[in-house]
Amino acid sequence: MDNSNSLKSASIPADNAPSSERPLTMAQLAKHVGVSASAVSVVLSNTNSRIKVSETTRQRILEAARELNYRPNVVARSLRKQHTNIIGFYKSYGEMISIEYPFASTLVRGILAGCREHKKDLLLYGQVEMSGDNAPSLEMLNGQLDGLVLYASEPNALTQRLVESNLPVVTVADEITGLPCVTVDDELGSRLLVRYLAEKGYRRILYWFDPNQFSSSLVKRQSSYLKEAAHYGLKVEVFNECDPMEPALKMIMARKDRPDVISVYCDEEAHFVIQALNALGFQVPKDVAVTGFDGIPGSHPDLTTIRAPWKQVSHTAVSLLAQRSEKRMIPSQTILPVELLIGKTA
Amino acid sequence: MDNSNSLKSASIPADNAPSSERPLTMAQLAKHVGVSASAVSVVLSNTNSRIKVSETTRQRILEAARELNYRPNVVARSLRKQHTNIIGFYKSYGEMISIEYPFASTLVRGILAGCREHKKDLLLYGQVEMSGDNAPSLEMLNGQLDGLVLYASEPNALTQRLVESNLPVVTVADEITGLPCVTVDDELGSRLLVRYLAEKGYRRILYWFDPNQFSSSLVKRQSSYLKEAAHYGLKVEVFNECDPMEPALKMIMARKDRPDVISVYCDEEAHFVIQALNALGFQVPKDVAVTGFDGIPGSHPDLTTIRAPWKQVSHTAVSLLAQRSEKRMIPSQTILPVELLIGKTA
DNA sequence: GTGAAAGCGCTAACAG
DNA sequence: CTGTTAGCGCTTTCAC
Repeated sequence: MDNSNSLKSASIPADNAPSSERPLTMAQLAKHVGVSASAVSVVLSNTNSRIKVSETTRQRILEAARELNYRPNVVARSLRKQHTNIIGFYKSYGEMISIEYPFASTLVRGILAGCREHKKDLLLYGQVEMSGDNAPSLEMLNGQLDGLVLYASEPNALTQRLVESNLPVVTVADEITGLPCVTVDDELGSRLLVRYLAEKGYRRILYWFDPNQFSSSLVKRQSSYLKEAAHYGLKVEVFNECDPMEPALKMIMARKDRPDVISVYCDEEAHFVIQALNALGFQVPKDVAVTGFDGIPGSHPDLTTIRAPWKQVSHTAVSLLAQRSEKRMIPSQTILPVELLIGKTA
Repeated sequence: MDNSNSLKSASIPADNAPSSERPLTMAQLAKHVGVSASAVSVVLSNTNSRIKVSETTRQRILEAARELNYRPNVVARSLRKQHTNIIGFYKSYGEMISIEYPFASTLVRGILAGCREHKKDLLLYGQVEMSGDNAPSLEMLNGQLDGLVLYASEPNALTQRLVESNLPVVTVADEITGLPCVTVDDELGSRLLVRYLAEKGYRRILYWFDPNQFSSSLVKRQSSYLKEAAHYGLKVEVFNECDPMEPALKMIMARKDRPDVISVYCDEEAHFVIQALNALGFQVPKDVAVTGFDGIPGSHPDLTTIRAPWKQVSHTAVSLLAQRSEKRMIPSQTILPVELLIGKTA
């Protein structure tokens, strides 16, 4: 990026200018104290090595380290120990971390929480174009990651390589065959929704689905919804969302047997549906009720929806990754419960 | 985290189970192809070394690498080359990446964009407690980072160490003495705001300020606001925000000479002020106008505010860091322009 | 208890 | 043009 559009730009060299001095190395520190590098290593990384260091030398080392402001070089350590304490996050669709798409934000926050708990760092990736075999940046990461949290709606070249790789991967939200997954109970959510709507007396349901989504999570929501509705003897019409939505919505609402409730596959879209409805002059829920799915706190406060613990989902994914780096078995599937959130729209 | 609250948890071992085989090393690949490691290194990292490799061997190497699915070990490379291509982001106050605080999200997106442009990765940190001399995780990062984008409102032990360290740091939004900074033109913003309000005929202004903020950016907004107002002969009362705000607001609005406009130091708070005003039965802007500052797209659509290019700010910060790792000089201060955004609240 | 030495996997000299 | 070699800074045997 050029800074040509900056209004002012003082060109005084920055204060913390490139200093030629390289950081203190462990060998130097050891020499300074008058002990061997191994002693320093043992003391500073308090490894559970059987080798013991006398309390006095230990103190000498600690003090010198503090005094000389010594910081061990993490990448050298990583190379030696063959792990980095870095967890990666990668998503293959949707906007990255955006206000309009709070979903990914929530996922990231959960990962951050998990990293904190497990003393890991988080390395984040932007969205990568799935262009053929062109190596996406993820491919460059051999050795850099202890594990990867993957958010991808459908298998592709990258996920395939990930399955075959020896990098520990946990997927969130959507399942990828061959990879352990943590997600929420979409089926329970749909059942809860249908039961609630049925008991409130709604009869003509429109299920609003995104045809571009291959998401296993979304598919489960829909099929479970239809099944439960059938169980209640409710008629459900499935509508595949189209763009722009307003004309379609207008036609639907103009029909004689127009729906008395529209169940949308996620909150964001539900929000847009409500806006479109309002724009067409319909009141929610007076003229037609609307429900969503996800319940990200704070994003669509009045929506009747399913609250799914997405932050916990990604937090759990990190925990699983941590377990796996300790060579422990991890479940191939973890499904977190959801609950009905009754708002004002249904 | 325990998974005791998970509804279902199949304990079948995960499919991509720990494989004992370690990734292919460069030496192995070289041996396989029948060339030297250096040849492989030169071909795969297409360094501008003077050493040339024949086209045929180059092809042989490339093909073998693809066939054997070889990925260079990034941490070994980093150790050797003394840089990692990782940029860190660290913030010392506020919520991390949250829907309620879209500011940090925007910053992160800008960094991500910058990283993409400069082929860097982003390593993210959670917020670290500023507890005395206890080493925060950032301290553990010697060698891991090529540079750091810092968002901190005031100097503290960590920023001090950063100033003294040889890690390239660029601060965003707020200045920290001794560190290069990129921010927006807060002073211009305030001037724009005041001019607009003055021309619209507002006369009794309440400037809503956050007393807990040491932010240099916020301080500039205020002082510039007051100065410009004085220039227009406008009376401005400064109110230090308190919690809860409603009672205070009620008293203010009950006064005879109550303000006809409240200028809040940032959009989020402006939003809360409007909510409180509504709760008290006042209409905006009929009873009282409100302005904000920041203009994060999409967060508070109707607000009259200053649009500041925060995403560009952090993007620029990354560009600066990239320049610095190429040993080029960078400006100690970069100030990006802002513009007035006229909404419905003033 | 301590210190020397062998790598982790890669890059960049340098001599063939 | 290719191969050998010497590290990057740290951890971890293994002798002493």
